[in-house]
Amino acid sequence: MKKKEEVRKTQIMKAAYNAVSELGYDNVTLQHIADNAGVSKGVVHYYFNSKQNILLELLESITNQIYRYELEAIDKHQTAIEKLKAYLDAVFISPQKNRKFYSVYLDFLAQANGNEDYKRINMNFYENCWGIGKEIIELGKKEGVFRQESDTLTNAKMMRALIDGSLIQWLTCNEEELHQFYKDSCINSILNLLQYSKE
Amino acid sequence: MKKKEEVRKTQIMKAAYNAVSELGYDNVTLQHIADNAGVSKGVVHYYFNSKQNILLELLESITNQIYRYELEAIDKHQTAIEKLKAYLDAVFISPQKNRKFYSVYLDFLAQANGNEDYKRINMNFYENCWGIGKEIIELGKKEGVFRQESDTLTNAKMMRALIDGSLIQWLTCNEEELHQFYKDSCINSILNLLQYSKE
Amino acid sequence: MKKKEEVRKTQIMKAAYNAVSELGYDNVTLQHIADNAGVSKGVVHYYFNSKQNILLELLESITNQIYRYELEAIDKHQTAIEKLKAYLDAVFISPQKNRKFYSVYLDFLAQANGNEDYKRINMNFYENCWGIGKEIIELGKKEGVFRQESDTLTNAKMMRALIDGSLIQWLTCNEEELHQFYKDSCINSILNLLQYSKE
Amino acid sequence: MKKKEEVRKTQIMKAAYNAVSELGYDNVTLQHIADNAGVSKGVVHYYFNSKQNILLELLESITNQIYRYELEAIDKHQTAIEKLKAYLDAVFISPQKNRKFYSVYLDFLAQANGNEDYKRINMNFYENCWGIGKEIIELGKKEGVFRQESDTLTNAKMMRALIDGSLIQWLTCNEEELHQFYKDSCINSILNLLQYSKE
DNA sequence: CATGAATGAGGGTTCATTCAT
DNA sequence: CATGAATGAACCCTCATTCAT
Repeated sequence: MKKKEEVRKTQIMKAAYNAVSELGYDNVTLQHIADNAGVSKGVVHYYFNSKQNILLELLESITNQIYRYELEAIDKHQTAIEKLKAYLDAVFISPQKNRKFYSVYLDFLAQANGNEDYKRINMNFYENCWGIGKEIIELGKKEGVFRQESDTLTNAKMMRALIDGSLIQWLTCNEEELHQFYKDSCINSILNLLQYSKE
Repeated sequence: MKKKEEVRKTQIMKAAYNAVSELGYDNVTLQHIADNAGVSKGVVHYYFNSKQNILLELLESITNQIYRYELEAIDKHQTAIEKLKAYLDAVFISPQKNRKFYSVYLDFLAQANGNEDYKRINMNFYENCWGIGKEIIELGKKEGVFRQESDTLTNAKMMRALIDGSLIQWLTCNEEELHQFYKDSCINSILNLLQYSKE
Repeated sequence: MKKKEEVRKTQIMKAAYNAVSELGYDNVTLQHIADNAGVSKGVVHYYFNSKQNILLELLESITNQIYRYELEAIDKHQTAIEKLKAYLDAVFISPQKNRKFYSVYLDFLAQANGNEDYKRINMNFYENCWGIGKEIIELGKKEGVFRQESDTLTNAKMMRALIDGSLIQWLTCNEEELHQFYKDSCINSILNLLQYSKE
Repeated sequence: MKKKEEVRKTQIMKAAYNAVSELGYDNVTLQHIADNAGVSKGVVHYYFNSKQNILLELLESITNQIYRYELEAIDKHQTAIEKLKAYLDAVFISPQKNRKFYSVYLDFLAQANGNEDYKRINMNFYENCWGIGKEIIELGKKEGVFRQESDTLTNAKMMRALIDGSLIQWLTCNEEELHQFYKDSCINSILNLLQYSKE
């Protein structure tokens, strides 16, 4: 693939991300995406062949970007607790970015029930996220700061469930200022889940 | 409202629930709903004025039904722990019913970002759910089985986040047999969240 | 099928016939057909489900109509020669009608190469036409006016080849007044093909 | 015109012939033609200015080639009967080549009704074909093997009608092995048309 | 000369909504 | 009340044509 093609695809992908986040999955049209990218409708087809393809690549692209960002974040720290906090900082990045990502991601989750391609891509994202969770929990166990008897993978899944559930709740509650609240609550709950009793 | 009208609306509502759960929010047409209800397309319009209205009432109807069912479940028990288990039993009612409800509910959550009416209805559902959570947690604190220092509403919100996050995760993982796993994990995690350390 | 539906389909079919004869197979749009029928574009889909269906039914309809007309024509006469002339009268019905039918029919023949449905319908038309030819030739043999030694089906096929070839030639030559010439030449040639030498 | 240009145009013309014979007149795109020729879309436009032009030149080219081939064929023989058989051998050259040529030619005939350029080119082809017929028939008359009283041009036209009608019929009947049957039947019918009675 | 990226008009099709019966 | 025929706007997609590189 040539460089120009790469640039164009990225440009259109970003436009699609903007368009879906603004209009929602089923209201988005190729025209919207094209307008957002500042190109003609034909160009979008030229590079992606179909609307379905754009959306597939969009889901793959944004979940991979999120994952890589989270991965980088935890790699910068050494201890389990620090990594956990860095992870949550990465996840709860900012109200604006969370709103954008989760509104689009929620659309895809809804579509996934009935679309095996979306399911597969999301499954991959889940496994990546669980992987981060496992890494942190295992380290914490080794360090002796997390309980030994709990199942690592199970807790990793619960961690992600809590995170997704929290951000979806936050998104729907429509109050920007609750972002910090959900972030703090999430961290506390996860620590409760994993740590020895602090008493 | 006459009795016949009531009957008709209920019939159409059920048809809409079936149709949306089978086809997904954006693939559903009035024709599908009408077919599923065994009536003509005109009837659907006659009683609901617009497709949007059907879907609005559908969201309201199913969230209220779920809430009432959960409320009844916890009312049958006396202690916090029993109520909590009854609540989770009601929430994780069965793979079939969870699949149906959560696939439709997820569609609505996705739509809610950009539709104030959906947001309002879902907000109401959230508050109802938090109410249940609060009731259980407060009772548990009174009984002395749950930690006193934690914030009740916050924990109620985290409970619901964990539940929704778990069922969404389960839905997308596409493995029916994980239903029990997510239910058990959810209960354990919530207990961890609320109880004194068991050591 | 209700009467009204029948009427509508006929109306649209006629409009499609007009539109294809005027614009040609690949230039015809649903809008043209709808305009010609005086209805909206949606109606055409309502009754035929797809453009392809309209055209399939059109081919079937016009070939069947032509066949029935030809059949009626020869049934009104008793002798082979009279039947043959009636057949040719029916085939060379008028410049206007021949132009219309053959321009549309030629379009379908061209499409048939690569469309099994069209092929099947045309094959049926061919067999009907050969049937007429066979009936006339067999009668002529019985009457003793046509040569005995020739193969009936082969001659029936050649008769139709001559007719189609003539009308296609006439159509392309673009001179209305040659219609009579081709009709006469066709009759003479067919008689030459079938009869004993007149010397 | 430079040599390179000539080569390029021939190359594209052949590609167009292949493409139209495979895909049909209305399904062919410039991309198909370009792909088939192993060049870019731009080249096709550069040498022909428009798609319409390619097709025009294609019709002219293939009809001229067929005509020259038929002409050469009859020039190799001396007597009318021999020339006639050579002509039919040239026309019914092979199932493969006939299928290719007639499927494309039929497409053009269908288009001709409404396109004066195609009509003109085909008219020229007709006149060339009639010329061959006339040459053969006149020779036969001179030789005394064909009937004197018949009109030469008329019979030449009927000959061509029979040939075209036969090959179109053969094409649509979709049975390769009938090729020989139609060839034989055509020769016999033409001889019947032209010769003195054999009794 | 040659490429293929870009355009945008126009196609078939879907479907919520309307309304005559 | 109930039906479903009719409408037409809006969608995705195709492709001849143009033109910068």
